[in-house]
Amino acid sequence: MNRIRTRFAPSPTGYMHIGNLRTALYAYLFAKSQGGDFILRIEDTDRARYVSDAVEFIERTLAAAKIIPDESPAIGGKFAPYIQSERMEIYKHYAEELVANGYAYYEETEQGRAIRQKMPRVGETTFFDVLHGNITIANSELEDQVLLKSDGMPTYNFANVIDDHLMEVSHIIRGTEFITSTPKHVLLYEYFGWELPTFIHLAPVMGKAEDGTISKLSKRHGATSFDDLIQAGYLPEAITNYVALLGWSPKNSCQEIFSMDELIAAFTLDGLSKSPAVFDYAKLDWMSGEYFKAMSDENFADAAQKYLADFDADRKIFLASLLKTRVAKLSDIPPMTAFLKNLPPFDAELFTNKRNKVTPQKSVEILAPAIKILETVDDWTLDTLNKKIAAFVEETGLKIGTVMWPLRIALSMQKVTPGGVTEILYLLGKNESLIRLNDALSKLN
RNA sequence: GGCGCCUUCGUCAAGUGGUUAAGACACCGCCCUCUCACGGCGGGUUCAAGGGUUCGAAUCCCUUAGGCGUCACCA
Repeated sequence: MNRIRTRFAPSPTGYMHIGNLRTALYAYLFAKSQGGDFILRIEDTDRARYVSDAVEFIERTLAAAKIIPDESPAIGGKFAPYIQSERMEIYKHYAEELVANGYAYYEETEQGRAIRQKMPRVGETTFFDVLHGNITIANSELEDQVLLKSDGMPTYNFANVIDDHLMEVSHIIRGTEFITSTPKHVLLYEYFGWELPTFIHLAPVMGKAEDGTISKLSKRHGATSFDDLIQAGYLPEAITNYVALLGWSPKNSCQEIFSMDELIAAFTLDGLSKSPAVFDYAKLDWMSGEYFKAMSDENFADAAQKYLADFDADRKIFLASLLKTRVAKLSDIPPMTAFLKNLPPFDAELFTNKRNKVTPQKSVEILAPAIKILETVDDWTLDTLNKKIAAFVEETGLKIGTVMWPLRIALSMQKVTPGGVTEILYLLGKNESLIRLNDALSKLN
């Protein structure tokens, strides 16, 4: 059996759509699971669509996602160049060979001379797809395709066949949108007398719009590129992991959290799904959270560095420990920690809590003595604060929740905080804590 | 419109003639708890519809419907 070789062949648009990333991932996983090669080839034959720096962007994105090509424009390889615009002579040669053999012809147009592929008028073309089985399309559906454009560039339909053959690609993994043009490619392989690769056409990734309608994932569904997701503060590993499961599932296992190595080990073609998958942010959030929870406090603090810059080393690590179990993406951090920096406006209503039997009135009775006790605390550590408050609770004979509630509100002016009262006291420091408590007390009075 | 592909809980999905139709996310409830979260326990909802084939169908066949794709000198 020939060596397994797959390729990812994006056009350089400067945008890595999640669907494309998934295609690249599956091609990579399949190649690696078979001990084969994964190659990156840039299909830049449409000069109008070219975006500068896009090639570099694509390589950076794949690297961030840990999808490492064996051959690429940057790495090079046995079949270089890997950028189609640098292979024009090759396409010209093969196109002319087709003309010479009567499988294609020149066409004179206003734009210049182009070469078209001659399609059979009758009969049908059948090819095998791993996911879909045999697919047959009548040749009468096919029109004579342009092979070489008047500007000398090949079309996708031509270049991809030439390159896949020359680069010895064994398995073509791409989106379903190419199913109907595959017969044209198959005919080309036949004209040249080349061996057919194996086709695997992947179902698209869909998105759910605000109004509940489902359509192919696009910008109107919010962040839909790998880069958007990174910007939002998802970990690359989490994104890759989630995307892997959008259209593939492991055999004989319910595992969901996968490292790249585990994905490679578990990946099989028959785990691929042939129906479209809807991108679900809720599940991405969950999975992302699992990655954060699994991190050490130090690693999380590093990852969240730019959001925790205001805190000293000790508090940074401590905050990280509180945040990492509550965050789905790093950008969730600012709204959660804003109150530490700036206390939200005073709101007496917040002091009312039915479950803990707290009222603004009751709060005054708790805050006043609590402040007195905290003022005497010199060793402002979690441990000491905990002991002092526990002793105070005991003294008052109140339920712990009843005591904590007014303290939390006074310190944060919000019902929900990352961490308990002791944690907030520690994060705020003695000075700021007492300022906030006294302020609340006087406003309540 | 022609042609092609697809159709199991709200979402991701397992399942390949005999299962109480897995599991996960989400949702709801309970427990834990100084809040939220975490964690623990439990719950509801699914084979698009209709015909066949079969002792027996989510699994095989046909029809219908819906969704998606494609009909470019774009990929």
